[in-house]
Amino acid sequence: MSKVIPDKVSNRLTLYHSILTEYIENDIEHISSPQIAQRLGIDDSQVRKDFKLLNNAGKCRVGYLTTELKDSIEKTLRFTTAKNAIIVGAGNLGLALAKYDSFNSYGLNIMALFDNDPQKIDISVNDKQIYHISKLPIMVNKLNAEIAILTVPRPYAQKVADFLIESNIRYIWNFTPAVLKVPPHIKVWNENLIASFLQFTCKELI
Amino acid sequence: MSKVIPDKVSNRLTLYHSILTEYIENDIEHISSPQIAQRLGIDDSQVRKDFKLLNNAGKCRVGYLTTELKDSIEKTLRFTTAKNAIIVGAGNLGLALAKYDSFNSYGLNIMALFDNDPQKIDISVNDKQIYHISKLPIMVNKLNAEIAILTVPRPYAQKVADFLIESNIRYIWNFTPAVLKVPPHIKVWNENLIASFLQFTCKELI
DNA sequence: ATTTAATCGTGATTTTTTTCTCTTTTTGTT
DNA sequence: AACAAAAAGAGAAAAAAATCACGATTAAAT
Repeated sequence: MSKVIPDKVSNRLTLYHSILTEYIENDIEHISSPQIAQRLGIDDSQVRKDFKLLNNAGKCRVGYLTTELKDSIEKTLRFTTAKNAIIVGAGNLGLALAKYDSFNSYGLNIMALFDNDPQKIDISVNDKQIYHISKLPIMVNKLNAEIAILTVPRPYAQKVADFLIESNIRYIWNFTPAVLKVPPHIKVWNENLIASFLQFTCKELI
Repeated sequence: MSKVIPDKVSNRLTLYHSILTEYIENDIEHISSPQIAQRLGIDDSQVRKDFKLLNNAGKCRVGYLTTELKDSIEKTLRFTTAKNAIIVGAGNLGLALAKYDSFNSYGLNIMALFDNDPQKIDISVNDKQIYHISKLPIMVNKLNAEIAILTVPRPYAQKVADFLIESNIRYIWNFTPAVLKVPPHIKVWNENLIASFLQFTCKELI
């Protein structure tokens, strides 16, 4: 049996995961769907439906086992599968992401950074070296990196993306505001901070 | 006539906005719904439906006026309404966000940062001062800040959030992985980088 | 002037997602 | 042992979102 997990579901799964982590830290063994639902402001049957998707059975009157559920989410979302990534653009955001160690716990290994500024080359950030962008094709292959985290200024975004695709990168996590043109076999995820911000503050009327 | 804009729509609107910016930079006066749709891999009628929501009419055989459409999106998403924000947690991410000037173009003004580390106090980052967290209630009032960008380490997240709410912050843009407990009149937006990452790389099967 | 093709606008349809409702199970209480 | 309460599970219903389909319009081509 195999099913695709919709975006909405995997988004909720990570929120459940965070709540579970908190419960486990406090040595609470069980959690119920209404508890989670109330915390997130959603319907409790929604929570149960999501857990059903994980094939994770709960117990009536008791709820779900926190540790079991957490493992289940981690397995489903592949926390344990290592995924190698590079950061392209060693500016403020790129460097901040390079220093963000929590990524490791979710299977994301940042291997190196790339930039075109000669002043930044060969510096190490959080044990990750910054290389000149021209080294990209060799290094992607050497580091076995599938994912590129794109944090260059907007005007360079498309050109760098093209170069990444040439260099055999398969996933682009796009932190630039540019909407990239890519062939169908390349997956792009737009991390649009501006969009998030506007969505959240402009829940108003037209 | 007034309508709430669904999240999905405002998310697409920002993507349209980015494409429009690119067209305008290249002095292209018109854009058609199939052009946009193809770029984003969505249906063209979807694009037209979204523009309908903006009350922005297109012209058959020609498309939409790029500048008009861009203005329309900016008006709808309130790019021009100034919104004052503070960053709480002057770590890597907090500092990177403080240095990210593009926020201004979308009406987000970052006024100051807060941290509990005495070593960081009174330093300026991108013309924004870092204050001790104890100054928060006074400064929120003084700066007329409604929005808090939360970038503290996870274990402090809930306590700081409680303090923010006491200090009359109304919106919390939560960059921590914690799922915050807040009263109903406080709006939280979880910027879950991990969730994004997992959604995008784990589009696979259970 | 007529034809052709591109595109808008929109109602209908389909698909997806969420919520509702009801039954069953289980645990604690009387 | 019977009962009450809490929660899971599952199917039905409702709501939301996306897609389809097609007529109307218009610019360019013949």
